[in-house]
Amino acid sequence: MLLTERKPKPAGKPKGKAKPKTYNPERTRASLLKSGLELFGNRGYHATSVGDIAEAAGTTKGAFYHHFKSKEELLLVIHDEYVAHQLAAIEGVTGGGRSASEQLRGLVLAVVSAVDRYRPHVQVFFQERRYLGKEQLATLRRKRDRLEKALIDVLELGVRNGEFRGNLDVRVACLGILGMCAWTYQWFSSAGRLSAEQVSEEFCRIVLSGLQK
Amino acid sequence: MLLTERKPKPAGKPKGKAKPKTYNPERTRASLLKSGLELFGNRGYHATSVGDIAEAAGTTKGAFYHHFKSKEELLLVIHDEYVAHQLAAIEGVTGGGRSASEQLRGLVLAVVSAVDRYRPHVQVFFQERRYLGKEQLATLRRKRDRLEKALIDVLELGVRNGEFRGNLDVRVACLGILGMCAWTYQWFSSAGRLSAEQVSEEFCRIVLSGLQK
DNA sequence: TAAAGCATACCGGCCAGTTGGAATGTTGCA
DNA sequence: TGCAACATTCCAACTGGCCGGTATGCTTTA
Repeated sequence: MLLTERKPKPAGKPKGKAKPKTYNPERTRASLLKSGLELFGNRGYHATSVGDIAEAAGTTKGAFYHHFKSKEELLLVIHDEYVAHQLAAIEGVTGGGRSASEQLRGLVLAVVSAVDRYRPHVQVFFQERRYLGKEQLATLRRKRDRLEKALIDVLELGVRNGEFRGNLDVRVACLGILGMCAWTYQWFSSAGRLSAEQVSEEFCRIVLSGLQK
Repeated sequence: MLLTERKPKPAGKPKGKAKPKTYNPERTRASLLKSGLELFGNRGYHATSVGDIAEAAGTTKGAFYHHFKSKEELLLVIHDEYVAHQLAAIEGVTGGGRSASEQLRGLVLAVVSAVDRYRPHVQVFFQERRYLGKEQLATLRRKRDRLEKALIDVLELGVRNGEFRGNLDVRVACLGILGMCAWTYQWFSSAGRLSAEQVSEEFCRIVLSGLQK
């Protein structure tokens, strides 16, 4: 038995806008997504409650569960957004007749730029992905692997056509470069001394020509 | 009112060892630490309950709270262990009359080796440190900064004495190299194709001499 | 015998998800 | 066009379970 007692409608005060209270589902959903993104990024998935997200979005748990079937689904949506962007960015810079060095520059810039412009997504991706379900994690991983694959292809191309040294360990180089770029999510700030372009430029100088004169 | 009913001591079976049930505080504490380390690393801090840790250590919550004053304290102890090791390792390879390249090799090897031998600690450090209290996080950060400082010193030395290029952006190089090394915690396995020494060797080749011939 | 080590039961609070409607929006049909 | 039926969007209260931490007392040790 519900003892619910409806708010008796504050009829006393006819003044005060009377708020038209209109529905705007897309806006609500977008708000929830944005709040979830920020809270997951800042506090972490498990330290963020659905109530927190709803409140930050200016709505309620009810609305949340109308738009997402679970907390985990929201996490998945966030990941999908990011990975989709990342894959598209890769497409744009690989292949074609470009040299290995050129393509490498493109990839490095793509990753660092993604950190710049998708920071909250990236944060969530690197820190919370393990809380996704098993098979969802697997499909995510498969997509993510395409980035590694692209980088490895470029490095192998460089070795084959003589641009890069023959004794290069392609796998280690790939993971090393990726780490260098990915790690920017820990320290890079677009308000800082250097832009994403400048940072990736310096990264390329280091890995291509090295530190020594 | 406690309705506790003591286990009536299975007097029926005098056989079966009769388990001497001896106390061993250090061992218990070590077990709790180890279990906490693994669970925090694998599942994350908030996804791990104190009950889980106690169970994995073969004991109970009571024992846990006898040895640690809170869940967060355990997290702090884990971090302290790791940072202490890391700082000691740095001491060993910097300073002295060695060249910048030599010292750089030492630092890179130190970080990658730490990932190899302290993997769970490193995992926890990179993924769970934000759940520490504010001022504890601050002191941790201060210690951790010494690693960055050491690397920057080495790079500056190299620029000053002509080993490295003069147009090097020392800060970006520092963070890039650190990222490259730190990221190994995501992929390196001591059971894999290469040892930690070999990986750090290749890393040094890349950053020192670059990819190109 | 006092203290340390440990176990069991318990508590208050939080939290993911559900339920039953109420308010708003849409569609089909006269 | 008008309006009745239906669908969508959202809300507040509720539920069942878990979790960090505590209280209390038994057992071992010094």
